[in-house]
Amino acid sequence: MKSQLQSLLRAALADVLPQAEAARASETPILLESTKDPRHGDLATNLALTLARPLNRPPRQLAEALARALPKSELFDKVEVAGPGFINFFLAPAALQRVVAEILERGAAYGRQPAAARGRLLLEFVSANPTGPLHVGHGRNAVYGDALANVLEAGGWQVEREYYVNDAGRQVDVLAVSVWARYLELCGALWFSFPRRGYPGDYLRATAEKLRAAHGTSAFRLAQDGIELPPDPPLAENAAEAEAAAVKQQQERYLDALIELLKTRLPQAYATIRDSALADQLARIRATLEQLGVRFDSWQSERAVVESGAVERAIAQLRAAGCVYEQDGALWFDAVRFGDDKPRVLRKRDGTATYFCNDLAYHADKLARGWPRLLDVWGADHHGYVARVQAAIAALTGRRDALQVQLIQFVTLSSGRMGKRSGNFVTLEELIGEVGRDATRFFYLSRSHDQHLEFDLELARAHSNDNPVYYVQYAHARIESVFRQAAERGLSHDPRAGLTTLDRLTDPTEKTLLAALERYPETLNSAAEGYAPHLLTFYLREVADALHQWYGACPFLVEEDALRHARLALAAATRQVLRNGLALLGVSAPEKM
RNA sequence: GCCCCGGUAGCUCAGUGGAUAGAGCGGCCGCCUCCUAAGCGGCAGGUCACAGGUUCGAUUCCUGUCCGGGGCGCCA
Repeated sequence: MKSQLQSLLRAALADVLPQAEAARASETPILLESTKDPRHGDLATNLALTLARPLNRPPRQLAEALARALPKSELFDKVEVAGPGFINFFLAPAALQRVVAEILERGAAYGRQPAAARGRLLLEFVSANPTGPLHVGHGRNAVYGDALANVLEAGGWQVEREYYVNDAGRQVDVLAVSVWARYLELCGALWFSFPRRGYPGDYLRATAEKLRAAHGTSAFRLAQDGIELPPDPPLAENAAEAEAAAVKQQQERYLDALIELLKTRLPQAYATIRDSALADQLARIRATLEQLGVRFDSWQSERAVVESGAVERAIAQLRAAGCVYEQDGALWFDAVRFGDDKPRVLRKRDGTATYFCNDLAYHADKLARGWPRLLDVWGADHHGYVARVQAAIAALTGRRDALQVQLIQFVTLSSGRMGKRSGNFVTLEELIGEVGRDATRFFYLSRSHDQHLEFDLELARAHSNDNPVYYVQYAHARIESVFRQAAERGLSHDPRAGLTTLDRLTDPTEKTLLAALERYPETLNSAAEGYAPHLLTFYLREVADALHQWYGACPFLVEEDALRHARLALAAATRQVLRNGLALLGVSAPEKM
């Protein structure tokens, strides 16, 4: 509708303005807005106001001229110039009513672009470390990424969903040592203190239990004779910043000593414990994502990337490009040349690769696999990391924009903040168990991903009319119920017949609903273009709103066939749009509530 | 210090260079002999953080200040 009116306005512009000016004016986007006040028609544009200055013409006069020059169209009954120079369109009822036919005809495809018409992209999201359960922050990333993938697919992209498993690096060593300590503890053989900087969560005890079941109580032992461990001092609550940093450093050294001990003195045990711990954590993560209805097409292991030699290849490539140098015993990438703030270390003084180094190799690998476009979803705490990886991609491919990153802002629960090493976070599993999949997803998608989200547990948990997720679902259930009732009462509902009597849909609430349904394709488009699935959430609330108002104002199951068929056709169209939209959000559309 | 996100109704948040700033929750008042009341209607509640600037017009754009969250590792 809007795009049709835009072309009409463009034609009017060409008609009214001399050629030179028309060319200039054609660069201004023509904005059409839904009006708030029915006296201003249905759609309005401020085009004349915007152009008044550059064209040096009085806005009101320009608006009048444009209105006069508009080509004849069946789309609107009336055009008015109002206020300082708005052009208000009063749409023809038939123009809106037509949408019912289109929706019923296209069904699940209504609003969707032709599949894969826009190209292919690889979407990486969640990618949480397999060192513990997912928490509520990961949940937001997961639901956002999943809905985004759906929305992009509907918008004409071919999307593959990938989870990058960080199963390499120091965190994995910390995980292994933590489980080792839990195992020894379980066997009554823990002779060192549990590392304060280890992973304290109870969830590692389950892996320790399994290891004991599989290997008995005397495995993974190490005689403590002659082993000197550094201290693992406690951190005072009120410690000054500098002091706290020093203490943390000592704690990390203690942890490093344990890692060293395990890896060098018990290499077999290390591998066994590590693999067992990783497998458990990953299985749990997959199960949680499954509960949320989030699926991946591929799971890419960091260790596999490293072992494939991709890291060495990437370094060699950067070296060949002349943007690598050695300094202070480390290997550096000259990221500054590619837009980053400072040079970045690729290989540390101890000879191991940084996470960044592995990560750039991973991204290079994604491109090498033939993906023309990469989209990553990261937590906002990785914000400083974006320029770094893009710099690397620019250095490797010359196409900095081959990678785009969407940052997810923090989630807070009404009951407080979450942190991983603290050990007492609210897990995503707990949240889903408490709230349910539909409400969890709906709430996560109820705010723009680049805004902080306060998750109102009370409200989400409420199995009552307070809960906003039910508002939309109920609209769908109500329509289903109407059709059930129609069948029970023996009232026919012929969609084909309904389409011929759509002109009976004249109630203001019907007009509002028709206008809402008509906006679905453009809403979906905005959501895809802006990587903003929450726009769909807002939209569906509006559709539900319009449905409920209509439901209150007009009975559907009337005796008169023509009117009943028309109303039921609109009801069926509404049901279709609700289904299509909810499916993209991954929220169910129940038949009964 | 630098970078990112924010500051709009009691709470959580929409919103737009324009015509009377909205919703949900909470509060108050109505509506089921009628397709599901998980609904609908109404009332109360606002210096759109503050100060400048651009503009015919700023809550919206720019700058600064204040306040809140996050980030600035040879961690991942």
